[in-house]
Amino acid sequence: MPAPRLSDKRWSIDLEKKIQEEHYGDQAAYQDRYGFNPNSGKEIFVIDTPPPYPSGTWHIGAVAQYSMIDVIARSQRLLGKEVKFPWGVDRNGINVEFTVERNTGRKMKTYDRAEFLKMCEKTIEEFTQSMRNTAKRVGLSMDFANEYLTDSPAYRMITQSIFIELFKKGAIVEDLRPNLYDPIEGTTIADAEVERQQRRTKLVDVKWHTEDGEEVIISTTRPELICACGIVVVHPDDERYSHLVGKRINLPYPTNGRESFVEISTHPSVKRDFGSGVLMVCSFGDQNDVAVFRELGLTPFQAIDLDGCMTELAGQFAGMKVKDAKEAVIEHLEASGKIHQIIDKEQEVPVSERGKNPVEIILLKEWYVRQTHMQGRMEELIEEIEFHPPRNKQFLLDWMDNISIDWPISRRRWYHTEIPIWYSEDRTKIIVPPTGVYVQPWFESPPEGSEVIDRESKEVLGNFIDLENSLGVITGEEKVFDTWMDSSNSNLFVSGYLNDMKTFEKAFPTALRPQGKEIVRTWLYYTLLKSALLLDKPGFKHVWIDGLGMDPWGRKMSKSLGNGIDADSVLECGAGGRTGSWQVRGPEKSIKLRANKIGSECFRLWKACDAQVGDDFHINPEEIEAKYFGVLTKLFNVARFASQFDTPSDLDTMPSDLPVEDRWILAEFAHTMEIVENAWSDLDIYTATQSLKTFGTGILPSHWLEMAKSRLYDDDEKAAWTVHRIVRDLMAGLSPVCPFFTHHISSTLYDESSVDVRQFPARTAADESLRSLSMVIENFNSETWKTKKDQGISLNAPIAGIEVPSELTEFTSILSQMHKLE
RNA sequence: GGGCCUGUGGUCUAGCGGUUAUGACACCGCCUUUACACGGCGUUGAUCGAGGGUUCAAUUCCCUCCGGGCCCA
Repeated sequence: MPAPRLSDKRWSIDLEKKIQEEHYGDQAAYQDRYGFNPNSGKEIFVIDTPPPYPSGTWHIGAVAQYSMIDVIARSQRLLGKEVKFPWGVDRNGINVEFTVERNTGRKMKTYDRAEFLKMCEKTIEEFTQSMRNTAKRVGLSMDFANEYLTDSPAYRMITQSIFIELFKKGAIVEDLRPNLYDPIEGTTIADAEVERQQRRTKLVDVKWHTEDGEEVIISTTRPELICACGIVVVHPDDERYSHLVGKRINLPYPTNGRESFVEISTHPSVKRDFGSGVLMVCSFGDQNDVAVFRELGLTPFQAIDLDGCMTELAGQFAGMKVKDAKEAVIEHLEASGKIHQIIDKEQEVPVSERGKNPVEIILLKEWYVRQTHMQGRMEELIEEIEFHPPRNKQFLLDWMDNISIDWPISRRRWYHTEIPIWYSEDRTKIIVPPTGVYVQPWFESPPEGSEVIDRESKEVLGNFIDLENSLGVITGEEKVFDTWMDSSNSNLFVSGYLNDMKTFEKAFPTALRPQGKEIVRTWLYYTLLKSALLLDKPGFKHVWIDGLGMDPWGRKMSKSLGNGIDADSVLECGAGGRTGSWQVRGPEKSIKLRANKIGSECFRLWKACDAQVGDDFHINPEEIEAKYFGVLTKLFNVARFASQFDTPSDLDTMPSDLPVEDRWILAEFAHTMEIVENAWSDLDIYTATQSLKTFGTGILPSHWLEMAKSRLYDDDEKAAWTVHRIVRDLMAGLSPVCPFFTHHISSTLYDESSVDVRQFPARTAADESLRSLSMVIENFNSETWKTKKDQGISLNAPIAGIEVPSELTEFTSILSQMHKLE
């Protein structure tokens, strides 16, 4: 017997790592293989890869998701598309600011701004490096050489230029509006960044008195806001209070700079059974207050300043922190006999997602992207996008139904993209830089080519250079953008917007947005909004929304639960003979999971096979190994077996006189590959991988290989052609899922790596009538094996008295030989 | 509290009006057959989360409830 050309006895993690090192080590070869060439003439397929945010650890669920995005990228290349698969890193934002604050024990605003930015950059770069390593370890075929960072001047330039374009189009507005504000971190936040937390609060029943002395009890959790009360309301149908409507009622403690009374009116939002059924509406206790103020056209008061302290309006409580003011107000009211009772109550309070601080609603002049007028148009544009799976589109539509206010985009933070604006001395005019320039207005002057725009009318007044002398002392904007302002440009950026408009014309709408379902309301929505406002187009052709990686019991992985599994430990499990073990806290007790070998190929195969896109998936290393490492072993051994026999020189021309069993398996294979090609086209990873696995570990080795074995040993060239043709194309079909595994086999056996195939393998002419015999063949083989087993004889022993069914007449001779029928 | 998604043998999963309900892993039994014992073959094992309803017929459609998830208030 000739020696197998696949010299390794079996697939191993060390072999996998060796191939990966060769793969990533040669930069030029890598770029040649996976780089993007917009001028190839092929259909362009741009993937808007989610730029991960480096925070120190990369969640294994996210790594699994990226590996599936890689499967899509590779499968599109296999189908002949020109794929752009960018590697970007999202590095702007409050998280790194927090990390630096935590590491140094100093608050951001105690630093010099430039100094603080340097520290952020250094910290985020350290985190980024470990992410780059993991990305390669899991086999991602991204364009690492052209890495983009959202905190780079090149990317921030795009954010600023798009902002100015939108500004000139009238899609940006500036307004004094109630804003969600985090007083501890000192910044405005968007609806999407708010969470709810259960807290215990005091519900205070305060005695108020009308102008004619009648006592009215009003319940509130925010007595410190009484100074900002604009109106007192009761339910229109509440007969208990109908006599009060239209009267004036006095504020229960002295204020400063406003009238000391408000009117009593009606409003349907009042809950009659809450407290006394009388509600004070203040600017602003909650979203309902905002709505009532807007609806009734009341002028809001500013009770809380940017530092989270009470303003002059609060009279004797001015200057106190909100929390202290609350206590002081209660004390004061108690002393003056105006407290009816105080009840301790569980309440859900809005807190900021990132700082977990109670959020205030305060009046601020901020920048907004207009969005409420766009919802109808966006729904039309979204109709043109194909969602995978279709049902996950609902997450987007539900969110859009709930949008009621414009998107506040300015933040009072530092490690973000700066708002590219300067103000004239009298603040009536603004200066914006030209397109294509990144600016930092907090420390530099407007660059050459800047324009002056009227702040109200948005009319362009002329060039900065000509008007400079008329503007007085100009001031740079200190505020920055919400990080979603950066992230929501990713599809435009990777498709070439502003940088390569020729490619952009061909590449937009961006072919694919792959992402997790948890950021539909933010990343996906804001991106679609931008594309709609800027270009009146859908941002994407396909949107692929996957579920989240959960612990083995289906719960979210988190540090506090102690059920996290580190991605690198799974990818390295089995390398150098080291096994993996994970101590994971389950619902009842802590459990130790163990595995001997997993690695990237097995990990990817598991994710591709184990769940359809869109659902949450459980991650259990034991199960990954148990269910999928054997598949690799099996396929490796099929290939290793084939590698004993010479590869025919022409695998593309099917010999004309193949025996029936070869024509049969080729028909089966052609059918499988048709399913696989369609599935890859539909971004259906599950179906493609399952089909390949079922064929490659089932009917091929168990039924056909057993039939063809003796011919192969007799150096039958037709059998060799059939087995090599199938193994070669099977490797190509599977290469998106297991690139290093298939690369190793195909380059050893066929001199061409399956990861370099740029056209889906052609199918041989298939005889459909043969395929209809598959069930009969499988059943006959099973029955024969079973008969031998029942008779207690070994499978290679001769047996008498078994008749080949009449449908299989053509197969009589080969089946008799295979089973040693007598 | 609301919206959306989800619940199939021990575990994971396919099917989504009529199937003996698919397959994988595990379990059990048998087999060292010249690629593979990290293998092969064969069994066992599911009242398709619970309860109602629509229908000649429901795992599949509808309602309620229970568990899990995501999002929102």
